[in-house]
Amino acid sequence: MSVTIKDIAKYVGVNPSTVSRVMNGTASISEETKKRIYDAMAELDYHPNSFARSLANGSTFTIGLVINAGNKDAFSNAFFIQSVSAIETVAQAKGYSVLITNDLQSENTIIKKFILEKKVDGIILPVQCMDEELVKMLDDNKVPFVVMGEPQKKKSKMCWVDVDNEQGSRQAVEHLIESGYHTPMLWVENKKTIFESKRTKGFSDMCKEKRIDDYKVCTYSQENVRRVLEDIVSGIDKTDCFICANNIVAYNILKEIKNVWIKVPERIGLITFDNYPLAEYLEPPLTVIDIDTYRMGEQAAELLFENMKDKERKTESRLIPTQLIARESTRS
Amino acid sequence: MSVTIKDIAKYVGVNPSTVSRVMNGTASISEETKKRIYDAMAELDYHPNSFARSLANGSTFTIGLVINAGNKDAFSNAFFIQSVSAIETVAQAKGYSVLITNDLQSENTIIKKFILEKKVDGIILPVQCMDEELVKMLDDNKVPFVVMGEPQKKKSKMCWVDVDNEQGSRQAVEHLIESGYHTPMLWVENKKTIFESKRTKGFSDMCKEKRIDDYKVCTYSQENVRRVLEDIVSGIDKTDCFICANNIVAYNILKEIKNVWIKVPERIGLITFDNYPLAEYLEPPLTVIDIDTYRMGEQAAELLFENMKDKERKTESRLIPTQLIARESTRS
DNA sequence: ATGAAAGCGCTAACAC
DNA sequence: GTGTTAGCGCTTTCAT
Repeated sequence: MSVTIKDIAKYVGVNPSTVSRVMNGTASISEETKKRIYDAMAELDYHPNSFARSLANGSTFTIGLVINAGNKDAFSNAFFIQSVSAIETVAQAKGYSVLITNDLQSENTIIKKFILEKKVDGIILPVQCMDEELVKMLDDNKVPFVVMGEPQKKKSKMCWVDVDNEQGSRQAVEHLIESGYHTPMLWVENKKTIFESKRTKGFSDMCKEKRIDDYKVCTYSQENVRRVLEDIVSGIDKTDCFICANNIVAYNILKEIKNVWIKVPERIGLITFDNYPLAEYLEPPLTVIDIDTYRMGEQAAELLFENMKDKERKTESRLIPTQLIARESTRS
Repeated sequence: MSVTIKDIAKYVGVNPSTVSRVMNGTASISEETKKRIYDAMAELDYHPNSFARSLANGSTFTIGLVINAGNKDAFSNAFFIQSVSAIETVAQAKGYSVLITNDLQSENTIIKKFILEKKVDGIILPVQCMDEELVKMLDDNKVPFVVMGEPQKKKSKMCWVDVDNEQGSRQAVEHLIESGYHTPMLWVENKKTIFESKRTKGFSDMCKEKRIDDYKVCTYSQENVRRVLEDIVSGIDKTDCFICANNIVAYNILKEIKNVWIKVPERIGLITFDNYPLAEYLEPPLTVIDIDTYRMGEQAAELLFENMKDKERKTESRLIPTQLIARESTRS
């Protein structure tokens, strides 16, 4: 067995509780004995047993992190690791550990286990696994939590963080206008998702603010792209710049553009959400609206710790600002 | 406070120890009382406190997973999440939790904390953070561990898993030969890394086995690529296919190839290690040597659990087979 | 087959 | 300022 608080106590000639007090700074102890205890701890290479500590004071000093690995979307996977890293960094700074799980089983079994078996003091989880039952359970057990991704329906009080998709679109439009474009088109994949609807809103709003009256939102498909490009070539469509939902869409559109010999960025400016590893190597390198996934994790963790401290459930959301990286697919 | 083993005992009218025995199947209990205890547990919604359990039997039922988020290599980040997911899945199946950390601090402080504060029963860590001191510590504390990535110098006994880079190259060469190419060239970035040296070895070995006497290994740089392409165009160099270190290299080479109007896959076949999200959308879609990162995590976890069971340190390594995905940058 | 009791390592309420 | 003691919730000998 390893060296315990009792060994230290015996070694120094004090009571175990005194040692505990020194460790936790939970009472005033004479500098003299304090020093002797610290020395003894160093000498005997003492390290507190985390489980005993947790058991004794009812706090686990660990937070749970649920990831949804089921999400095969290349991009969300690609930089998720940064979120994880950020969360762990924040936790570490506060002396907390991070228990990670991908709740494959339906019913959120593992998440519930985390709660019921008292494994964690708080939880960060993806919006995809939220449901009424889980929220109720979290509330019943008074386990603070933060959601990654904006919930569609925010019935009960809850904290969440998400990318500021609305701002992302606004940024894109602004950049395009400043670069001399004046007739933008937004290519989306599925307007029903909450992030695409935010992007669409930001796009429309900004266009109106900038007094652009000729802007369009299109659903991406090869046929649609070809039709639009035809109209642009023939002069029917005055569109002079595209904002794409993601790098794959951007890349495919770029191919079609090249097929009809339209010049980028001269005739058509191209800007895309997300920043895949290859984006800067494409021809031309893509101007992108990047997302700071590290920041997102960081904010989620900080929000969680605030909740854990205050004990009363807050309703606070944090939007992570997007960042425009200007490259050569838009005029500069 | 939540319901404990005592509550169950009282409710049923037995001793707490009996309840414990039922939970752990650690003694023969009459079906009768067994049933009554199970019923009571369901009724009172009992869930064992994981910390108390760990404290009592000295086992944490959790494993540690160290990630090196410092590694900014886009690809290793991109699919690392799959490894994490695999590890957690295996652990979950065995009733274990996963504590994750990115040991930013030098000195492996957190890893040591995991060990000394008895937070984990075993650890999976990246080869980058291995050093003699850490290995000694792990050994001293009898904490089983598995390394992700092949260590350069394998002094002490240890378990590790890695991608079978040698086989990856052999697979590439084989595919090229079968597709009718006969003079391959391997483009590497830095021959000194262990994985590139394995790839180079696999490449050379396979070429010899296949009785190819005209094969080359080149260090990637734009000038080198241009020079080689010039020689190919002018007929001095008979090379008819390239194997690239990664997708970025492949993409850059592809650009240069297009500049000199060489046809892919007709005149030059192209195959690359790794499979970035955009690889299949490139023109032409890239034939790749893919890596099963899920499998890698899975194997690491399984190896760890074997070690934890047997208690005596084994020396076993597992190479994860690569997989060729034939697309259109090579003839079919 | 089950009860009693000690103990895992640490904390905290209560003494003095 | 420090000792005493009673737990935290569970496991595990030792009885019977």
